[in-house]
Amino acid sequence: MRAKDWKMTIGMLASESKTNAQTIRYYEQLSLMPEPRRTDSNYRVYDEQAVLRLEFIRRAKKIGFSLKDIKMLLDLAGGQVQNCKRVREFAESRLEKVKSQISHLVSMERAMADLVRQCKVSDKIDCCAIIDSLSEKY
Amino acid sequence: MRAKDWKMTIGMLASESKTNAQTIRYYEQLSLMPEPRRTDSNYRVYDEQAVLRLEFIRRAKKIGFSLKDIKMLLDLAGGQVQNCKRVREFAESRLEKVKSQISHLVSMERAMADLVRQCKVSDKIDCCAIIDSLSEKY
DNA sequence: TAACGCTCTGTACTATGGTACAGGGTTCCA
DNA sequence: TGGAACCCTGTACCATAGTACAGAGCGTTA
Repeated sequence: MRAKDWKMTIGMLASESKTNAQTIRYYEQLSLMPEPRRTDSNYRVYDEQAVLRLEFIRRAKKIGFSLKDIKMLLDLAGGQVQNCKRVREFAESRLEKVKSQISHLVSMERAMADLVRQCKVSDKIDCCAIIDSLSEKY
Repeated sequence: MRAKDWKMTIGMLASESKTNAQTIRYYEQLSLMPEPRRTDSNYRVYDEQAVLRLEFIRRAKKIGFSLKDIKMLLDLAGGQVQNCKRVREFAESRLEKVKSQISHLVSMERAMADLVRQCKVSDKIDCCAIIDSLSEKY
């Protein structure tokens, strides 16, 4: 597998990195992946760096960064000086965003759980506490 | 305001319910709102029921139901017999979905917080613990 | 040399919840 | 009667993260 590291077509990179070839082209379009060299016949040519880059993307995605976030991180990482402070501030701001998403979902969870609880208390047959509750003015 | 309940144009309904007129047409397209009567000149005509329906939708949306969910609820609510059991089961399944979204976000939160913490521990100037961490194989 | 599989570009499509705009018709008020 | 303000339909657009497909060219192998 790793024997052909020097030259890889997009299909080889795809199977190497377990990423769809279409997706790799899509990442290139978003400037997440750099524009690769081309053969005379215009085929993309990749090396080991491309695999590492895709692994970076995969890990960052798993942690919850958006593709736009990841582009930002890669740009910060690729600069002359790795500006640690800015990377950290950026990560902190994303962390805040995730936290606020959680608290929003938690309040939705409570409201839904209330609804279901009401329904269990008044276990009517021909009229529904959930529907009633959503129909009421408050 | 409430004097003109009998006949409302879409614009009146929009201001009455604080919903964009375009959005009301969009809801009609999704069958969230029933097709209203029309004037001779093809204008939509609404009554008080439409306001109540939009309020139902607004409340359900706030609680975290998707438009598709809300259509389901309205269909269940509008049936001959209000099938309380099915409504409750449906609400319970949505609740489970919200809970799993929360746990997913919480694990992302942890991973991000770890990243930020690492960065604070090793407060290097010329290389970044976050970038390193995302670049590492694990 | 022919067939098969890979690659290229560009475009359209998926879901979600709308918003915006074009190009027409209608209603109201002075 | 004229213009402003409203309404109609249909279409395109926003973000997100891709996937799918058409129609072409390229590369390998029998």
